[in-house]
Amino acid sequence: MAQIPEKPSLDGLEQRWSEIWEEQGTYRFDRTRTRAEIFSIDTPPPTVSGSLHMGSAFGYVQTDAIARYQRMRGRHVFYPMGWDDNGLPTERRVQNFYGVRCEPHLPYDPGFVAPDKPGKDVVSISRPNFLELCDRLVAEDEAAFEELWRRLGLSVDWSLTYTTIGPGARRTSQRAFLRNLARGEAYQADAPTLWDVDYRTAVAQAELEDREMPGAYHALHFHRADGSGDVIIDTTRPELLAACVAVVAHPDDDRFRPLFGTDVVTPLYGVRVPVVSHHLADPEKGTGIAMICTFGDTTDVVWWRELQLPTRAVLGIDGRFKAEPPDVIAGTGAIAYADIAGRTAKQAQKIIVEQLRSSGELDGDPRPITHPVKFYEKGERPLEIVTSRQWYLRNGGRDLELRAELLGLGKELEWHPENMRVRYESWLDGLNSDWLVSRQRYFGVPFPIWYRLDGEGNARYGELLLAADESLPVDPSTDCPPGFVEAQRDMPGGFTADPDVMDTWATSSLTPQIVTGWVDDPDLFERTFPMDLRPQGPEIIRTWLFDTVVRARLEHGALPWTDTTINGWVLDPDRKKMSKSKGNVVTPMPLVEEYGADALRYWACNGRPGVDTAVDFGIMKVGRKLAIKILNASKFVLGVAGDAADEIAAVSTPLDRSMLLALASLVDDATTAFEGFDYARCLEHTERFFWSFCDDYVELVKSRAYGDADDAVVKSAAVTLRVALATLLRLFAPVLPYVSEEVWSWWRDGSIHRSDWPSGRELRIGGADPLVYEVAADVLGQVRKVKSTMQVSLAAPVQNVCVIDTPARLDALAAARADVCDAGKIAELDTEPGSVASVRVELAAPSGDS
RNA sequence: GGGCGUUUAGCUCAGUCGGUAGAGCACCUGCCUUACAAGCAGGGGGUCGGCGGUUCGAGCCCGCCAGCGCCCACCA
Repeated sequence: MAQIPEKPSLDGLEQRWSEIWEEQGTYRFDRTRTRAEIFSIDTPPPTVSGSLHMGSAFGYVQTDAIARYQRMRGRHVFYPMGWDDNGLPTERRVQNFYGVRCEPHLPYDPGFVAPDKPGKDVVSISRPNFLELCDRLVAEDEAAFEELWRRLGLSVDWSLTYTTIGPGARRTSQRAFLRNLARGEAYQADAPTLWDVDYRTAVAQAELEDREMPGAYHALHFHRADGSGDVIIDTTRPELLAACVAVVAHPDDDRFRPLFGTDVVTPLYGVRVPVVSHHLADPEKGTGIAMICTFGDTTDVVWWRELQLPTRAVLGIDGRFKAEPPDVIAGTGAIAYADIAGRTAKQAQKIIVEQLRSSGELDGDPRPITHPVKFYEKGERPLEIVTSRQWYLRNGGRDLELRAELLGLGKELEWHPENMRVRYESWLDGLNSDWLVSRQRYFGVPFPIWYRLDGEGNARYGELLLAADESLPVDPSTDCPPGFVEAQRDMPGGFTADPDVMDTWATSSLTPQIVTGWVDDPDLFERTFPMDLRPQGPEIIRTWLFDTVVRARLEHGALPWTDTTINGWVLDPDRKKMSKSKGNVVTPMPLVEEYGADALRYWACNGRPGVDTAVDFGIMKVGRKLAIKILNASKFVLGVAGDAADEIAAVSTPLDRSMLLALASLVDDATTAFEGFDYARCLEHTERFFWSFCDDYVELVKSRAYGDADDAVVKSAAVTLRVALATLLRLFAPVLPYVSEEVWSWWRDGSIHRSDWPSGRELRIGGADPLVYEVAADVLGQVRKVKSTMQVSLAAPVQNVCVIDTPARLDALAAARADVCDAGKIAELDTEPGSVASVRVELAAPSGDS
């Protein structure tokens, strides 16, 4: 047994216990266990290139409390930690941190030294050099995250870390992709895709967000081909006029019905385009007739596809107008187009408006409006739609049968809180395309694919050259396809690498397979998959959660886990959403320094499951006070209760038994709460009980406990105090791992975090009466109230107390009579049966001297 | 436009069978009491967002409305 400190303190606990936990492998996973004995958690790999913020601490602490509970319940917790370093956020961070840009055509420079800080000019570097910088920076970021996680006491097995760009993740991603391809679940298509003109990459539906943007309706004069007049068409994007391939109205719209099947002529360019009908055309919008461009928005794509219209693309992948207009534009039209060639959409719009004004084909002035515009969630300019060759993965976006199955899996999954399921369902409901998984970026998992080149050096996209399974992971830009040699790269008759990398979610959606060893550890896989729990944030249900279900359905035909907990969002102290641009981001480490890890955890676990929670220093302060109280109360209990053995049979007095009965109810309630992943309820109820335990029970038995240890009633108090302390500490342990471990170490061997979760049954002793503790505490409270009102010390003696109450309560009081009198310094205690409960307190006369 | 959630004390929030409104913080008044003054005891403070309904009885169940937050959506 360790020494109980004279003056217990929280200082240094975190340092000391993290080291001991690490040394002793307290949270080490035992992989010899069977699936039924294991609780496996698919922890979110945090985006390491982002800053550490309170959100990074909030959800992870809640999950850790659940992990700790499961561990104490006897489950062998499989709790790995990953780092999401793959993808655009890292690329951006590297670009900004070093002031570099990746230029894939440049050769590798082995002597390249990265600048310490960005120079005046952006330095262009090769893809391999760029990737080296990515690797270097994420290593630093990962170290910072690990430090915070360890400090916060996350009970992960640090020997089981992974990164989403690491070899295991690359191998898993590539293998899964090749298997998707073999089963026809992955395919490539040359089709219009949403495109970010700054990052020059395709983006998926899941990465879109609408932003309310100013715009304007421009009323354009289209001319009837038969010369019978003009048709006015409203558009917010007049600059795309050159890409117009038709105009469209609703089939039932009588205003335009006569025009269907005829042609109109576009302003400025004089191009004849047909008037077509489609049910998506909204008679209420604009003038009721719209121009269809390839492509102004996603509705254009639908019209283009369903009405089989020609393609007249005008925007390049850089978001600028192409040098040459579509073929149908010639003569004066081509001259007009020359003014916008090479311009951005914004610049071109101004020019077009001037041109339309001069030609008299603009009806009135543009009318400003605000309207939702699609953006890449990390992007700065509106998305354009560009036709390009991309890889897709089937996700139910265009396959009703698969969609129904995914819906079924969503219903099968246990959601906590339950109502989060609707987000999954409404996302699935709104899916309108398969998952675009290729990105024209660099720091990601490459597709393990090459293409045959024909005699003229053109890629034959139908002739895929696939990497062999055992060769994974491969980088097709440096590795050769089976049967080829490097000299044949990009040579006629040879091969060329697929240049793209996978969407970061294409890797993240495989975290269950990555951590459980699907590719190269079948033994581990069998013991841990399907997993038990996916904890995550609400904002990535449509990406991470949904995609993971899709991949598991495609690969295993089953859910990847049985349960998911969706944590709430962290708001800043003023209850605003935290964001870097608002400058209101709070970082956790200084708060850990100030209040302690347990206090920060207390704050996080005070937030109800799934409920948005504001950063609240007051709550952290309360958590710190609680931790200190636990130290002090434990010091007292262990000091006064000596070395009493924990024989519950020695608990003999009615008050002790009554308190243990109440404690048993608490344990049952806490257990039920945790079984439902409700750490907050367990904490709240345990905390409430603990304070009353300190204020009432401890005060009631204090003087008895100081007595002769051989006396049966003294021993009863000692044993009860110890049993209750041991129970309460274990209920606190999932939330307050440091202080509970510290106190545990004063009198117990082994880690509290490896001890058994308490059971209510053991605390129920036959014949215990719940009223005894209740009435004793009530009477003591009444006595205190009088002393407080009279402004005398609580130590002041009381001459007489008369309690009037029901016979049952008076009986209960009688059973605790001695303790109540001792605690209240009461000389005489009288009782009187009565229907109206009251307590009369008569203080002893002052002794005269002070 | 559709949906989910939320609204309870000055603040942050509990309130799980429908049965006399709770906690912490803050504020006020006391108290050095042999674990803890980083403590303890006590006190004031609420038309439970609004309206209507069901019920002997509604913070809780039902309907409508409003504010706030979020999710989804093919708005030229």
